[in-house]
Amino acid sequence: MKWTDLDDNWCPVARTLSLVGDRWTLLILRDCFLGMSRFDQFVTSTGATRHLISDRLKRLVEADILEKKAYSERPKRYEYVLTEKGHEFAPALLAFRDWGKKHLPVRRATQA
Amino acid sequence: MKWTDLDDNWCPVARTLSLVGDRWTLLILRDCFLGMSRFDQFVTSTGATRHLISDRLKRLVEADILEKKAYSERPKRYEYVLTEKGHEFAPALLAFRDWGKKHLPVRRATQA
DNA sequence: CAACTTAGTTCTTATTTGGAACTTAAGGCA
DNA sequence: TGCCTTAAGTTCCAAATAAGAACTAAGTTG
Repeated sequence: MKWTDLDDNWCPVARTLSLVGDRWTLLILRDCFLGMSRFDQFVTSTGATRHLISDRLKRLVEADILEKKAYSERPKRYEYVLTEKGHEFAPALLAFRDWGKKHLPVRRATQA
Repeated sequence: MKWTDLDDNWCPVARTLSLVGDRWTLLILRDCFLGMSRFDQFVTSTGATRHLISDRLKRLVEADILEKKAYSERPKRYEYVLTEKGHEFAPALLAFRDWGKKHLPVRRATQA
């Protein structure tokens, strides 16, 4: 199945997944909510390849979830910031966070 | 990056994504909340391949989000039902649903 | 006995991803 | 001037993952 095959699905959950139902996309959005906005920050923070970040940012901009803004003219440099539509995605990430905190504790004790 | 590389991430969102950060996994969970429980229902409803469904159900059972129960002894037949941990994932799906309803309306009018 | 059902598995081919190097357009500095 | 650095990507090939269809197992039904 292609990325966009869920676009027209009757179910709003499926339509949402057609845009953001992907590990990397969601990690990028998390980073945006944590205040990150630049390409290399996303690469470092998520651990995804530059190729993947490039692709996912493109999709997010196209979907009007992020906006690509020049923050420097010479040299041309861009950053990615959440739109209103993007900001409204917060509850979903908060739900993920809460579930993770409750059900997937980190197991540090087993190290050392 | 492997499926489980986010397991031990400091961020609870990332840890959650390591389990369910995948289009098909989330669609299966949606179906569970809609009352589905059988292999072929998931295949039909999501449109994913049998292989994918098989793999994702395995992961969900391993993660204690779904439970595999025999509903018939002869012939042996199984169904998949949400555990308590799985039920508590509801807020995340509701957030996806709400966001999708608001920001991704279906565009039926353009057909016909 | 032949056909059907459910829950998968197997096979081969296509698509995606990973990882590293390369590009472009400056800016710094010796 | 020449060389190194930064930021934001792109390109390349190899490796991993998914698609699609057919096949299997263990019964049940007509």
